[in-house]
Amino acid sequence: MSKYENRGFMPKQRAFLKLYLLNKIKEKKGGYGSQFLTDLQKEFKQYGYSPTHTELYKTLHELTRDGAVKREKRLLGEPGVNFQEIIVYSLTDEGQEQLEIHNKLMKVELERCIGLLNKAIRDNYGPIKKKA
Amino acid sequence: MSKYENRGFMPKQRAFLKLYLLNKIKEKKGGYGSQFLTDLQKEFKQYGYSPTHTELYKTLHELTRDGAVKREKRLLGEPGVNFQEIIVYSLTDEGQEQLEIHNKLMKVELERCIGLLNKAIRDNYGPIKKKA
DNA sequence: CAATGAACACTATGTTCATTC
DNA sequence: GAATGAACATAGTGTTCATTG
Repeated sequence: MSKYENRGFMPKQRAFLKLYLLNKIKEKKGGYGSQFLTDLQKEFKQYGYSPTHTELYKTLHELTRDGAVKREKRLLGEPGVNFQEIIVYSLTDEGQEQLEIHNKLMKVELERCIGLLNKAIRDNYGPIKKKA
Repeated sequence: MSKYENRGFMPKQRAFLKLYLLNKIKEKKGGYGSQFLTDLQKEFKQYGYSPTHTELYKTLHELTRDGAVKREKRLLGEPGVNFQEIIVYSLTDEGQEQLEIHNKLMKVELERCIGLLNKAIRDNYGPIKKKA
């Protein structure tokens, strides 16, 4: 997971989504992809951010490959009424560990970026500079 | 410049550098590329961010293409002593207008992103959630 | 038609190479 | 050798197409 420590400019969207997904999957079992997607889109709407379905699924796939989450097929809605298949996610033991690590790294990363953005505001919108 | 309003995830590095460069060029005439670069790298060091020379030059080129800045060749150091050629930048009238517009847009964008990052901290590192 | 996923495409950005004084 | 720039390469992510129940 060291690829998320990469002190660059801003955080990667993937790492950001991973943070949310790991924590959401931990909190509430039985969540599935398009549900996470619409929830997050709703949460972020007022911040002008709307993750795409592909990026969200790719994040879930990566978590699966990492062994952090496991997948189970389910049928959505009443049996016999609705046959929509979904894939629900739950945290593995390894995922629990990864979550703790990722949370820790991302906290630092988020704070670093907030610091950088705040600096930009201070530097460029600060008090009027004295002339001469 | 409407391409920087694109309500996505995080701000684009290019737009971020443009903010700094426009304001730096306005403040202090006679600045040149590699000087801006090392200054910015120093300023951002404690934030773990180190822009590359190419990205910085590309930003300057874009500002030039936009007619926001104009370029003049100069010789660095004492004449007859050092023949290093540099390119100094200064703001055009149009650049002054563009600076005001860009500043305005970027303020909103920076604040939006700070909000988003702070939300992520609240959401994922907030008070322990009650069980049941 | 909703959910999932893959294939493809593009943009932003970094790495490497080149040029000039 | 420092400053500038171009060429090339890659990563991250979005758009479109496909599949399945």
